[in-house]
Amino acid sequence: MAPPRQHDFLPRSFFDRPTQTVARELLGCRLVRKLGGAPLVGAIVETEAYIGERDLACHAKAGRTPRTQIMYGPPGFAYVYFTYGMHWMLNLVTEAEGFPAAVLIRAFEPQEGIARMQELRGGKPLSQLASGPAKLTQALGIARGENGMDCCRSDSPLTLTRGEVVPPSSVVATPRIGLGQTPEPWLSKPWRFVIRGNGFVSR
DNA sequence: AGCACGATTAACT
DNA sequence: GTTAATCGTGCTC
Repeated sequence: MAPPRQHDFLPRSFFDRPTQTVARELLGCRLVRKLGGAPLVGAIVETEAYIGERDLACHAKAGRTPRTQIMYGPPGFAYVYFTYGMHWMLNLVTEAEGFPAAVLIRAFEPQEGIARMQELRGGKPLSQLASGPAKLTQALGIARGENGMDCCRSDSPLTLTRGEVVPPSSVVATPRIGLGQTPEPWLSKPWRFVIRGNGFVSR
């Protein structure tokens, strides 16, 4: 197998699959953010799957609303939402058009553009630049304006490329974080995926 | 029109 | 371990 290359973009078909599969396979892939100047790049190390209206942890539990409509659209688009009065979260829409689901990108390992990300994060140390979903959007300059962006176009300001393949034995699945009063069985579904032993995951 | 709460973080004790 | 910060969203009246 040839080593992965910088411009090996993830196609829309990558996202047009079961959300757990996409969440697991996004581990190790690179997020490439163009924000003027050199691209900001990192390898994804932590994700979570949110799957349809019946998943009571998923925003789509409220049905089709102005906020959730992007999740009902075609896969490969960015769903960026605001929470806790101050934080932005980055998700990638999955599965076929009409089925609302997405993968939350919770953490990545910074690889390129580290100085710029550090500026955006107020001088935090490398291990804390993107070790959480809101830290990651801050490090990449992602907010309201990036909602609805098509990440499958090579000229997009936000794209994904293949990285080092993470074998199943290196993937740990756990319950999702921060679900509060979400009822079972959704509270305990093991739909959070992390790279085993990686030092850049959230808290 | 008003309200409770949230897929979090940083700064506390 | 605890808690303030801070406001868009969806639900109720």
